[in-house]
Amino acid sequence: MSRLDESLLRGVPPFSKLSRPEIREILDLARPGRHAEGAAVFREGMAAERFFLLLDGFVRAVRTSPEGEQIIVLHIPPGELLGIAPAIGRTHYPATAICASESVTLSWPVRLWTVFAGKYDGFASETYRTLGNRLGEVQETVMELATKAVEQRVASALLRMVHQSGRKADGGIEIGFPVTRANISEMTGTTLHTVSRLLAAWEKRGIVESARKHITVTDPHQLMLLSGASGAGSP
DNA sequence: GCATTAAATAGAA
DNA sequence: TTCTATTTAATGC
Repeated sequence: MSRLDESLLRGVPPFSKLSRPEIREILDLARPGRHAEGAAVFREGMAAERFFLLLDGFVRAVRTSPEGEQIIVLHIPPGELLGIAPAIGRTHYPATAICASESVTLSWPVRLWTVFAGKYDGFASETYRTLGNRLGEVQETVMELATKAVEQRVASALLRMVHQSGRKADGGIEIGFPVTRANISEMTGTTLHTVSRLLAAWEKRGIVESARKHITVTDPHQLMLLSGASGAGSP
């Protein structure tokens, strides 16, 4: 049984304030996991038995409507906890966690969440902070869905992905995980056809470039204007 | 303005 | 080849 390296948790917010021996303790209790692209870390409605830390990769939280339609609620970047429903007293996972790219996780049984929260300084506050941030994010997208036009929604969705996963590529910023038009339609409440048409139009205008499953934003400022963020618009 | 349907093309496994 | 992602046109609300 190989031990996990302590550097894994260095600089990861929920654990950043801990001493070396404390990190050792936590790692010895962790179960490592690898998940292929498209695999589910856990599923909506399952009993929440473990909580996870995403070390590498991107995970999307997906909800399925009774009619079987998938909605992508939000994306989780590396370094964040997921499956922390137990922290707010929920016994079942509220959404399905699908890996957007190949992902690496650590996980612990939920009973340890309370132990960690009591024992380690900053652990509880950090998890509540990310919970709060996510609540804010879904509220924002709900607002957009209700008030904004499709073009603006797709623009904001692209910007959000760029912000949390963007990496410098030649001529722009590239979204750091595979995304299909269908994926984008699932986060914006439209169809893949409309997304395809919008991206084609934007590509002509030099705002984005795209290959299959790969999108780079070449003119973030124009996208921001299209998203109708704030400032001068035409409502 | 945007969804739906259908049909064609092209890349990946 | 077969499956999947993407594009494009036509039609309707």
